Amino acid sequence: MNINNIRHSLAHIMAAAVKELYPGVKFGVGPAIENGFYYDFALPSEVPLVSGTKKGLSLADLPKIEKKMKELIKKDLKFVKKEISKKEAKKIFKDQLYKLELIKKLPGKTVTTYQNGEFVDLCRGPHIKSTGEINLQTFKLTKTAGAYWKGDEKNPMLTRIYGVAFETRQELEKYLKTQIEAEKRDHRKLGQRLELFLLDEEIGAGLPVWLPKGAVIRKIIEDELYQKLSSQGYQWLYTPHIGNLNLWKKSGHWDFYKENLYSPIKIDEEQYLLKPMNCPFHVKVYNSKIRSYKNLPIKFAELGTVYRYEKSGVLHGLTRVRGFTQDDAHIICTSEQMAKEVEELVRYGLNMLKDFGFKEYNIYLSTRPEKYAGTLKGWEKATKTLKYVLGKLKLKYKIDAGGGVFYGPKIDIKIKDSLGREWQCTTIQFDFNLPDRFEMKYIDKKGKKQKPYMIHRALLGSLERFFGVLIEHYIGAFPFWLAPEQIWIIPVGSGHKKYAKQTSSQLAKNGFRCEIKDENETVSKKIREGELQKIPYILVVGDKEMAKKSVRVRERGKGDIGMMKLERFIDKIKKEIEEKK
RNA sequence: GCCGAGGUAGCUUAAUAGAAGAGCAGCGGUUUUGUAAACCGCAGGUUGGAGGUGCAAGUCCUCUCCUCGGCUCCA
Repeated sequence: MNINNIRHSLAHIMAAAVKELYPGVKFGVGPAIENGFYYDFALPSEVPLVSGTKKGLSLADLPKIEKKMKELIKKDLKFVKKEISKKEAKKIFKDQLYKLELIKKLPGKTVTTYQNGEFVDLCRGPHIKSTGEINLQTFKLTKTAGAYWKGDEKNPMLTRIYGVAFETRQELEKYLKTQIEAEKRDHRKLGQRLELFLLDEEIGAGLPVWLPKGAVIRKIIEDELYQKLSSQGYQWLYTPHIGNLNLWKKSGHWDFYKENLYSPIKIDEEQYLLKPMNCPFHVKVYNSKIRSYKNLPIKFAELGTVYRYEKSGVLHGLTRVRGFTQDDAHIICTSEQMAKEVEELVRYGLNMLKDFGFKEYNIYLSTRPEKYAGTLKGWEKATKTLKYVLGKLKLKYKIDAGGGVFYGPKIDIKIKDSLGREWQCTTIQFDFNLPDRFEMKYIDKKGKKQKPYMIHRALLGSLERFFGVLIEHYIGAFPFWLAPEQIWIIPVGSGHKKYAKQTSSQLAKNGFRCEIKDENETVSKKIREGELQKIPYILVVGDKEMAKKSVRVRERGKGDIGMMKLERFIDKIKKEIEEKK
């Protein structure tokens, strides 16, 4: 039994149930999807809904529908396939405007329908033989959503009901359990509990603030980037947060992304724009003097904070915000240098992700969209280069046909959050637009002016987004080298405070982040607190430790691992820093 | 932006339209603690905001802001 057939059949059964409950409902489409199925409906405005809303169903309406579905399944209704002429189909679906639209667009002269019970649907199939094949315990309606007809926001919005379905009851239970587990690692909850970042209504939507502990991690990430990129020939830049609107008109961003830009600010008689990206500044730096082929490739890097207007409904914790900092860089090179540079970028991007513990990701290659800047020949060459590099590195990737940005093809590396949603981190993009618009040049061997190639790239993407995914990846239990508070020292009694202080300064001298917990609380209480705060090491010091210049070590996830000399403990953790464990 | 669901103290939450209450955290004491919550006390609220209906609003209505689940979008 094919699970997709079951899921697809459940979509039909759900549609049949909805039709019985709300006569006059109009149907969109209802496919099987990962883990389940959905169906889109347009409900007649006069139907009484549990939710009391006029347009769409809400969660409160689902139990009723699920119950009706189970009744239909128990009737063991057969799925009957029929091939009919389009003319006939138009008659059957005369009240179904969306189905009529589908019939019109389908190729050929005939279409197929599936009937189970009294419900007939336009459908290519395949389906299960009969509803009786479905185990009542293996599916569940999970959520409602608004969804535009055909996914186009200009079209009317339909009500979508999602369900999950599996072959066995155990699988369904397992799935529901993992969802609950996933919620526990949600970076928004952990970010609050571990005091990593703050989102505040009064500050503004989508404008996260890094709290002290989050800021420690950010600084470590920034230092890591700074050090590594500097050693690879990158030069660092700092550029302003606003720039003359004319700059953005020239770059094309004003025309292309107006909807996502904040309104210009009037300063004296000029208009200034909050920067949505750093590129034009970097181009201006490049153009600030004459460049020779001998100096290429030139690599400019910046941790640039940018602001983009995102629609209110899309904001999401740290992963989708309105103000964020990109680990941005631009590589300006000759055509011959392209392949080598891209290869280095992909290699380095993956290494960086590995350092942060990400082993699972998906790579996408996005090709030319309909509307594009630059020449066809340039696009072909650049796309070929990207493919060549991915092939050479033996990386699996998916092609996102036409998914490139208007100014060039790109490679994206996406990592997953706790709920399996993918977030773009590394992106490597060709740009045929800015070199043109800003007339970038270099002098070649023969003393002639040439137009260079330009590559944009971000390895982590946005620091905010990366941090959000990082929190979920580690469930807040950051590896030792990243943990904002690495070590807690708990003196057993007040007589041990002095020794705790000595121990602490010894650790601090070696560069470790260490706190003495000498508040008026029990040892147990402090240990509990340390566990909840996911502190990598908790050291308890009392008479025994003092006498032997030792510490009693409690390791996160392992518990008490025994007493050891302080020097030995320091050696141990120094090694962990080196290994980025 | 659109379709739904929400917003009560720093956090987690209780309260048929009829006296806004608790636990944790915080603060003050007592206790000097040996591996996941010592004890006593104190303080903490314009129930997101504005307007409306009612004798009476956390609770009902309208608007608005923010958050959440989706859709569209994401340079």
